[in-house]
Amino acid sequence: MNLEKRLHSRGYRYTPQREAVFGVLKENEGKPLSPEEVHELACKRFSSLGLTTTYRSLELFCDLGLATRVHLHGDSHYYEVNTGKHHHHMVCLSCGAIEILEACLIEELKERVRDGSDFLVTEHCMSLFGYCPGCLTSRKG
Amino acid sequence: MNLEKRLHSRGYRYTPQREAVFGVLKENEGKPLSPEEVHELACKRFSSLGLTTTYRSLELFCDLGLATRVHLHGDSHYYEVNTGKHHHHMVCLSCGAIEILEACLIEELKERVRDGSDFLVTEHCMSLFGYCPGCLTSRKG
DNA sequence: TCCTTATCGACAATCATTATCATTTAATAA
DNA sequence: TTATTAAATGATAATGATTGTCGATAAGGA
Repeated sequence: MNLEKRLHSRGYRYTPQREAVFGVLKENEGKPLSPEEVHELACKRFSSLGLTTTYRSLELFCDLGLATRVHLHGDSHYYEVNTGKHHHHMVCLSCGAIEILEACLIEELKERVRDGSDFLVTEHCMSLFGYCPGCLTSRKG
Repeated sequence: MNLEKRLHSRGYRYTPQREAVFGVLKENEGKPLSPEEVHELACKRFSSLGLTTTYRSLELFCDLGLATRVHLHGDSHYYEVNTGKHHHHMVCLSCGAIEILEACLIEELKERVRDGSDFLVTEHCMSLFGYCPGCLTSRKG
């Protein structure tokens, strides 16, 4: 999980911009960030970082398997460092908080698909929406 | 499921534009369409239909419960007539074909969430991606 | 039929993202 | 260490989907 080696092994250059972007992802493991958010945070590590470079770095990291794209309802993309542990997300419709959901029933679903169709499933995305404990509590009060 | 009554009951007007947009959705039950696609098809029913009106009608139908928003990987929104029958989608990464997936494990997932978190799940979206039977066959040949 | 106002359509504005391109710089070889 | 070269960067323009604006139109009740 060394950025420099991972980049070089695929013929890419190791730059402070990429280091900054990747550092932000690592520091926010489990928290999906938009390119805008990543850019803002990464600028603290490399102040002249351009937004374009942020977009490009995030896509590159996904191609290298270092990050994953997270698909939520919103119109923006989200990214997360790839820990190798598959998970989904629960998004609070009230405050926007995002909780990680370790449970995944994709294998069970694949079985059902196999029974009912010849479709070959290679990827999936799933998000749950509702209300986080904090918002539920403050509603009552 | 009568558009005119449904609109009037909520204080909205029944217009040929809305009739055209809704007609397209009904005619394509089970097939998620982008606003662009809906517009193109609906223009055959009402030639001067504006794209803006198409967008507005689709959102209105969702609010009225006549249509549902479908969330796929893509950057565009998709809409489908609401038949009341909950389902998900399988999208072919090769040709873009969309198959309906009747199976849904949301109840099982909710149970697991209840065990591990106090999050209240009210909505969810899920899409599977892979290769449809047609594309799998042509790959072999 | 007439009025009121919701709705419409054309167009401008916005927002996220991508393409362009001149400049900078990482990495390699001398 | 320095020179070289192509990859990478960042400013800016372009794009594409969606939303806002506003004068014109027409649905539906009086």
